[in-house]
Amino acid sequence: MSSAGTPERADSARVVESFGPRRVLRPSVKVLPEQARAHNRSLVLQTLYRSGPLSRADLARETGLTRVTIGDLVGELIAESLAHELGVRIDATRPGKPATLVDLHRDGHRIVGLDLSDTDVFRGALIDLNGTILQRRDADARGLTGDEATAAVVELARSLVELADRPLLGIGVGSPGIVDLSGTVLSAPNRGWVDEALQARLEREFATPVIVANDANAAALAEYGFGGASADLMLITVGYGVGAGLLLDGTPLFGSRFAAGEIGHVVVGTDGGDACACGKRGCLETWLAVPRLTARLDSGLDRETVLRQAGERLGIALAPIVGALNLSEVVLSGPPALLEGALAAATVETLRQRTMAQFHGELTVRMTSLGEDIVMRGTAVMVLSARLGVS
Amino acid sequence: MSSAGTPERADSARVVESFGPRRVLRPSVKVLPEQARAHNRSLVLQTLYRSGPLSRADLARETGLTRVTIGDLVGELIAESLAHELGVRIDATRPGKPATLVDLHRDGHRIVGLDLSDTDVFRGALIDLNGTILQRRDADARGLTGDEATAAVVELARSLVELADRPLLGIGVGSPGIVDLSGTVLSAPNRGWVDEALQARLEREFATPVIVANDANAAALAEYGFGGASADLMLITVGYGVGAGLLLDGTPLFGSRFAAGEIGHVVVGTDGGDACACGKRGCLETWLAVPRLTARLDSGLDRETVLRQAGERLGIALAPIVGALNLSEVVLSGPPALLEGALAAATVETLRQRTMAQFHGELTVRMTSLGEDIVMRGTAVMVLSARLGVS
DNA sequence: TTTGTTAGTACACCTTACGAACAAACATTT
DNA sequence: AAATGTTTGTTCGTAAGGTGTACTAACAAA
Repeated sequence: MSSAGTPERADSARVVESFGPRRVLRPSVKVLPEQARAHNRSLVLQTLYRSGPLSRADLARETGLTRVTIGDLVGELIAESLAHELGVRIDATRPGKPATLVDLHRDGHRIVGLDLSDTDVFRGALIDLNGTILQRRDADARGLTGDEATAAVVELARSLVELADRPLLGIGVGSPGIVDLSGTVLSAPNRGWVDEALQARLEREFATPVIVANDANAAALAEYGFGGASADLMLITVGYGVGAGLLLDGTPLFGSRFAAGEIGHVVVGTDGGDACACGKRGCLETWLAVPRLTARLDSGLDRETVLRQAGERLGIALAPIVGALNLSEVVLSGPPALLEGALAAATVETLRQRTMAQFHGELTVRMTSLGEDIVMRGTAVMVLSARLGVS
Repeated sequence: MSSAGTPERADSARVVESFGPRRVLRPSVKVLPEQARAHNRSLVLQTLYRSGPLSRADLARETGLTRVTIGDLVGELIAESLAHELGVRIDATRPGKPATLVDLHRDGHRIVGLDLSDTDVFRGALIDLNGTILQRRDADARGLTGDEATAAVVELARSLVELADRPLLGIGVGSPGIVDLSGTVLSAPNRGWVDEALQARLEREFATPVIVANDANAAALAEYGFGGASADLMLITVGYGVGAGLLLDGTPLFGSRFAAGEIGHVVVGTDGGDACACGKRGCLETWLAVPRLTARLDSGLDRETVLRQAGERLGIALAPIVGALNLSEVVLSGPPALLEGALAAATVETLRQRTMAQFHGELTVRMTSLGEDIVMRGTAVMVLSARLGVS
């Protein structure tokens, strides 16, 4: 190692994302037995989370691990009160020793989820491990920017943390704007945030795991985790602006600058369009954002025509994406009165007309089933994933 | 077991470690020590591949593993003749026992790569571990379909396998059409292939690891592995048809039906266009495919105008994709005389006009530097990744 | 009561990686 | 020339993880 780098420097115990000139194979990180154990532990947690109460033998069959190992891991989880025994199974049809059921301690922990996507209000909720919202708290957010906005977020979080009657699994936050992997809001124009280290701030404040992510990504995770969506999914959020969250093989896509999903200011079509605040003409937002839609509807234009046109434009914008990613599911989130019906129908119709239909036999475009809670429940998924998921 | 006192304490202590990665709950597979070993073994292979000859101590520093473990792993690799010692390092400036350098046995193995993307010819090459093409063999492919085409592929592979003077690491094939993860060509209209199990066939024939993948995906891997491209990349292939290969974080994207990248028949723009063989009007192929371009140029239209228009249309089609995925690099593969210059310039210009430029400050659109060998060298990357890479 | 099945655990064993210690081989200093 | 210090690579014993085998407990069916 004479030419490149000094050997002594490499005392750091792991290989970080070092950019070699020719990275055919991706340098990874060493794996120790300890991490293998953590992986298997997560596997047990996930299996319990998905498949409800199970016996240790069930877990062994499901995971492929032996009953011995499962017994050990379950013991560890019970000792940490992440899991607990429910007593013997009453299903007495089978011979043999009756199984003692084990389950996640679903009522033993709470999650705090915050949704900062609305212009006027910060929404928060206390959520259990099933994603059920137990309590809600809102905070007025009109006009809040910079430190003021941050302070309001902290206070809203505090009110919910104090409400929690069980140990907190973590705090999840869905924020508008560009959010990097460390939970720093790189840019959120509406709040005047630039490089706002929201996750670090909340972690310091509450000494609890915190995950801050983009609101549309959180929504996509909610649709996957609680909405029954598939693992390849594009979720379109329509509100004051237009955004998207992309899930590929169950993993959120972030993009090279963490700006994946920012499709609001992509120009749609080749026939002009209205002027946009960004300076261009015909951005997707000029066709689809709620203020634009309501303005058009209020101006007396035919409702059906306006909504169909918006749906068509969405379809035009999505067609290359759906084609390139071979997506089979697009979910819309926003005011149902606007999105449902004509708009969604026009979108799917346009998509079919502009892509190779045979690759998308099951292409669906539908409204979310999670309503206004989608982002908050998505943040719960993020916390669950970070605390229980596989690394 | 938790030797850390109360459950609550152990709980929050574990938090920090299991934190960071963002992956949704996804049933995974158990990890045994054996697989951890395989992972670390791959880590050593990758480090050697990237950083040339290294001593065992270098490897230990680089990977974070101990010299002991590295010694063991290297011994294993040498026993399999995947690696070999090069003698002591001549760099005598440092004190201490001189290091014995170890490197991949780069000249100890061969890869056979096949490129089936051309209409008229099947291209093949014998490739070494550095991706250098040692020998070439072509086969006439005009009009070949079905079993005939398959037989020609097998024979081309055989001629190259027989040429190999070293043990074969594997055979890589880049095929047009839709290819699933098992290397079955689900659909390749030009060859009349439907559910053609090409990979299985070749594996049976040569008793060697074989990887069959889509040609555009292979090309994208080549650009990443040998062309100096970043890990987030879209590679556009322009030829008889138009296709794309997507690399996200270094991993090829396949899509829900393995049809990711099939953008040739996405309709571009909202102002009509020529009729396409697929039945629609204004597909990307009608603007960009080589036969269409040459026809237009031959018809006496202004060369600059024709190429600029094609580039604009490509930009229009790519804008939503680049925006949604936050891509920073687009690479073109095809006839340089057509793609370089006006066409590429118009593409990048259009992209900047139709997306949010600030998210793509470094957005580049360029020709591949690998020329006609791009697919074959990409198949070498696939083989290298499968044989040496992390699973 | 006997037989067969299922659940969960105890124990020995294998694999993996680590830390400590050491010899070999060199440069530098005394 | 000898002593000192540095670096390399190996040997040895140890800790952690998981498995396989064998065991007990608890039940149903004959």
